[in-house]
Amino acid sequence: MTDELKEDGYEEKRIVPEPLMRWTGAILGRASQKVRDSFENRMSGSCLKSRHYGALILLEDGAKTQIELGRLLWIDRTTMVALVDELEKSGDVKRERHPEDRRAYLIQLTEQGQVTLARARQIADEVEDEIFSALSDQEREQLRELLGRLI
Amino acid sequence: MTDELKEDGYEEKRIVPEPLMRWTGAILGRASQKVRDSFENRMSGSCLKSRHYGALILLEDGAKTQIELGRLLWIDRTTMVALVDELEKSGDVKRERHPEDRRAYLIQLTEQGQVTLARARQIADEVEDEIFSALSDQEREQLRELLGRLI
DNA sequence: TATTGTTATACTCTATAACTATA
DNA sequence: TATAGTTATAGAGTATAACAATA
Repeated sequence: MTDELKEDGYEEKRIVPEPLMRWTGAILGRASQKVRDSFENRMSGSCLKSRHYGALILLEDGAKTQIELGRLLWIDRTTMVALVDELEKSGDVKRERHPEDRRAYLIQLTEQGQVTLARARQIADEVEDEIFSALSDQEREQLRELLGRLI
Repeated sequence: MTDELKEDGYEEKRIVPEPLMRWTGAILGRASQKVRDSFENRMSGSCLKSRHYGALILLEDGAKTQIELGRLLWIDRTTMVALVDELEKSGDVKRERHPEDRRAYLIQLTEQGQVTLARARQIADEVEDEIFSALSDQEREQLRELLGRLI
């Protein structure tokens, strides 16, 4: 039940029943789930999940150790290993030794990774515009502001 | 890395780095994750996870089959089995044969389930007030309205 | 033929514990 | 002693396939 399209193509309506609408956390969770599902559905062609995409965005800012990356992505260091493995395998990222700390790696975006990121960002922007088309630009900005204060 | 409190009690700051703030889906996902974590953290005393709580809320409205319940909770029917098993084991719910469809069960809230629900709702309301204390009542209502349009 | 509930199974995501090599 | 990265492992959560009983 990960998305609206079932195997035979009929559209499964995902509603939030009225008794749950009084529970703000439930609305938030369901909106988040729907947005994430739509996003990953449309990004599936590029083999990137949202976590990979997030990592690429952060690395564009400059090379980072796995621990730093994990802290920014809310991902445990043991989980980061596989994530970086995958990005390295696809050639979007490379591990380099940290010049000042021989325990650590610096994860760097490769040239190919920059291309992947640019392409992914284009798709992601399209998807976001689609998902948030129910809101005006002003409302979307308002939503971001309100959510930002919850974190 | 499920919550802000680490084993030794120091508080892990969960921030959203600026490059990710431009990605609305990321903000939404992180807000949702934080709210869910806080909620389940505080509800852990009552042994209810958010899905159980959601089920009890829906059953207050009247008995439902597992399929109906699953459709309202966005939970697959194979996953519903264990969820109902747990609620039945704790005595909050009972399976009764559907009078008009001998394939189906009707899941009913027991008297004890009503007590559990009332107690859980009290805690949940407190938790929500705490979580959303960064927003005024009006802003919180606005957030619900905006999120509702995304679903 | 289709649907409800069920089981077995597998896959993803994530965290804990323990290790190594450094600091 | 503490930290970065790693592995093994185990626990959630969820989905697919197949089945029995019933519609």
